[in-house]
Amino acid sequence: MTRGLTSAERALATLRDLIMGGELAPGARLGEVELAERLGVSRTPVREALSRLAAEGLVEIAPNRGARVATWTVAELEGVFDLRSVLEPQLTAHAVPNATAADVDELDDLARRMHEVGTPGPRQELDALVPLNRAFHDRLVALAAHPTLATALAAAIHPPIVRRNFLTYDEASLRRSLAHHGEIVAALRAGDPEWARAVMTSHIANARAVMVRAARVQTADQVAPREESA
Amino acid sequence: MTRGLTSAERALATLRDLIMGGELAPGARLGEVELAERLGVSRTPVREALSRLAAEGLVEIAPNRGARVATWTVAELEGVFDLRSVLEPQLTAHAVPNATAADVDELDDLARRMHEVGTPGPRQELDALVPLNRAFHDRLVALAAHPTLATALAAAIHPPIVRRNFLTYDEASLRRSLAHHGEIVAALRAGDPEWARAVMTSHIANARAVMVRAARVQTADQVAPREESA
DNA sequence: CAGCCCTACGTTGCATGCAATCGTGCGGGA
DNA sequence: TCCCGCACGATTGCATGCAACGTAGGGCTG
Repeated sequence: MTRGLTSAERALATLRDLIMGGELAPGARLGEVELAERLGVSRTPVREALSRLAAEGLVEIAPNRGARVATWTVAELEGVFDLRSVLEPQLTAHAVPNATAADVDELDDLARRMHEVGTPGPRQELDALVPLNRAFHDRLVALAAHPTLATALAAAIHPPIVRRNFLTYDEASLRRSLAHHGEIVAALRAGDPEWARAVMTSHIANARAVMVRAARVQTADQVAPREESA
Repeated sequence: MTRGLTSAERALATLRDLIMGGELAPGARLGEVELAERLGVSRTPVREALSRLAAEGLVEIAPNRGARVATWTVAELEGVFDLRSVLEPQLTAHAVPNATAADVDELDDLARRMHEVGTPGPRQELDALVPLNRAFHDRLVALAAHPTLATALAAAIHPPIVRRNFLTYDEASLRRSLAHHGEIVAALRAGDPEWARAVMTSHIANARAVMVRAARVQTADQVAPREESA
């Protein structure tokens, strides 16, 4: 359907998208039969997909008690940012020598567009920021050409966290974040890996502060473990 | 058998041990029926275990073509050490404030025993070094009390690499490595996370140099993709 | 004689069926 | 009234069977 791959692969990709896209909220129960019907396959590939997602940390499986979308405490969220705070700067530093002028121009373009739609004012469209931000960071990861680091980072990020909290930036933090993107472009253009590493470290620290604060207030209305959000 | 867990869990643990223990050499073919008979279960839990091991990076699965124990190039090995070079120092720094005097004493004991059996001379027993080293590092990981970092590190380490190359230290590198352990204990006792972080960074860099060199020479006699070694 | 196709085997991928386990609601006893 | 025990329903865990894919070998054709 989606591609010529196996059913298990499609189930894996679909479930990942559903979780990362927020359609399956953290804590939502993942019944095998329900998912199998929803995806039009049998329980076997669903089980395999759930298993792999559990290995990735996106779902939690309790033996004989089924799977749920993974939840996390504030402490775990801080742990994730702790991890990012060492991985992403390292990745960024690796990207510097690999970036061509064209690459830098593309990143520059992304940074400028994020600045446009992100700056507070009449033209602000925070929703447009999410895909641009993702594109920017993905581009950096690709430039680093470092599969091991990239895999570790992908496993760590737990995209739902990022996604759910991305719109909670206060104005000052958002301005800092936008400025960081521009500065990373500058560091790339200058070919200075240590500069790039330092900016990315700041970038993550800034995001960490925002998201931990947002998670703290969110835990209040997460008392009832709702089933689904879609 | 092993425990009261599910068959899939046992298959997973068993396969992991077989791979990490070196009984299944990198590149060895992993037929589902063969493994199922060997483990006394059906193909289903074996498939699940293989899937999860693939997610962990220990095996590689080609669709419709089966699974093999993961192999790696020298570049990937360098990538792994790149990852460790940021993760393990961070973990060590986190361990510092959590270490009680008793913890430090235990680590000190391990470091001293490693020094005894590792120092070149009549009493040298390099084989005894492997479990001691592992105990030392595991203890540090536990002290860090940082599940996210610990998971990322465990996923990165690819123990077969470490295991296969551990006995290839030249004398100078080995002396440095043993000294690092003692110095980490000193940093813990002093309660200085930056000191501990710095020593661990050196420790990984030293190991990296040894293992990359060892891997380079090993690739020579790895031309023939042997099936199994046990 | 070389190259290609086609067939047959082995393996993986998936669906289905059955047994075991867990959660839950009800009834009996203290 | 409250608590413990029990049986029912629902769900997971695993085994088996069948279909699809990949691979290797032999025969045919140019």
